[in-house]
Amino acid sequence: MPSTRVIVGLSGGVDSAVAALLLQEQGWDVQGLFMSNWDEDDDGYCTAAQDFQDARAVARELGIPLHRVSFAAQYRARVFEHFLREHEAGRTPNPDVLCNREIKFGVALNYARRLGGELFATGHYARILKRGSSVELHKARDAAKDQSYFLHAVDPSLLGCTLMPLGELEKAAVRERARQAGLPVFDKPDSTGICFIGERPFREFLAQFLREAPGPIQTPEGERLGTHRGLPFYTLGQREGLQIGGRRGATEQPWYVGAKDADKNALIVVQGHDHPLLSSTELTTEAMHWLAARPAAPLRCTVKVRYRQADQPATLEPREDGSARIVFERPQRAVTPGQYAVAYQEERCLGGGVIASTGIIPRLSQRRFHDE
RNA sequence: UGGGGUGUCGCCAAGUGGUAAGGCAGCGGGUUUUGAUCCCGCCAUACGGAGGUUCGAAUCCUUCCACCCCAG
Repeated sequence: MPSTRVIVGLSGGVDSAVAALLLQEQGWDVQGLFMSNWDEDDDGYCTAAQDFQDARAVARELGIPLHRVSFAAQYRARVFEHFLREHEAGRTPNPDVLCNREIKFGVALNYARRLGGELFATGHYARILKRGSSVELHKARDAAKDQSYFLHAVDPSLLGCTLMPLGELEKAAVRERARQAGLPVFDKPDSTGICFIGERPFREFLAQFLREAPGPIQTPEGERLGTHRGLPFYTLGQREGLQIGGRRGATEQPWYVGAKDADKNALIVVQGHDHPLLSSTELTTEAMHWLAARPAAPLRCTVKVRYRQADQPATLEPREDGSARIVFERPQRAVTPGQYAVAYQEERCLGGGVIASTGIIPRLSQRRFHDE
């Protein structure tokens, strides 16, 4: 009996390589798919060529076919353009959430089907659990590597035909398996930066696509402290790059981006990591994307407003229009529009939505941040 | 130009005779599949210039320069 074909996304990294290895050991008919979704420019950050070489070496070692495809056009249209528009609007997008929904669990999964794949697989650190007829997305066993945050926006119906073999493993164990299996990428450094684009000097990268629009850097009281390059080049809570030195009579604390005043093209900065202006006790999302059933009543849960943040206890109030109001038990620092608020109950990822606005409940704001 | 004050790293700022704290900024690295945050490291042979006193001066003296304030 021919075994079921699984198409696994092979990035050239150690994680997807071990995912393929494990699937093969489990007896699936494994084939690899390498995607190059970013047309490398000649800026010296090109890694795609090396990644493909690595993916090919892995496929050869495992003895599996490797398909190669470019979704650069789709990435550009469905992820990157949105990324740029959000920045232009003064928000701070998270392209990797969209990348998962639109590319990996979009065009790539479709392509895998065309390749005869009955199942799709990735090297994500997350767990897909079948519960009767439904499917749940859970955090990875290795909490430090959990990537469910990035996966919360995918079409839940696609999780049923997806395998994530690394969800039960610790990162160290994954590397060890790679080493034992003789996979050439066993000690390749973890990738960072925007998926498919990689790590770049971020503001310089953005400057290739966005027009600079200098304006004043000022305190909430209006005192001018410097000049910024354009509101899109900064994000809330950011410290680096403001170039604000010591000031007579001021404390020795560093300055952080506290807000953006689009009307005046002014970057509002505040002094001190825990400045009240950076504190929010609640937020409102755009339309929520639910992996679990959409709740009908306020829900006690935990929420992350950024990747790798510790779970923050909160109450999520679903609203008529599909959005949600999320009220935290403790104030959160630098909750940033454009980023995603993702809800969990214990290990399970319920879904999430783009942060549209933030607010503060004065009494709650008296409490200190609780980020760890 | 009369009187007073100040001049120490890009910025703020310790140091009052014994051989240049610290912070901010910046740079580099670590953490990290977003952006941030965070962590670690580097960062003034030099104290406005020139003389002098002293075993020894950023610290005392002289003088010059610059800036600030009050007079006028």
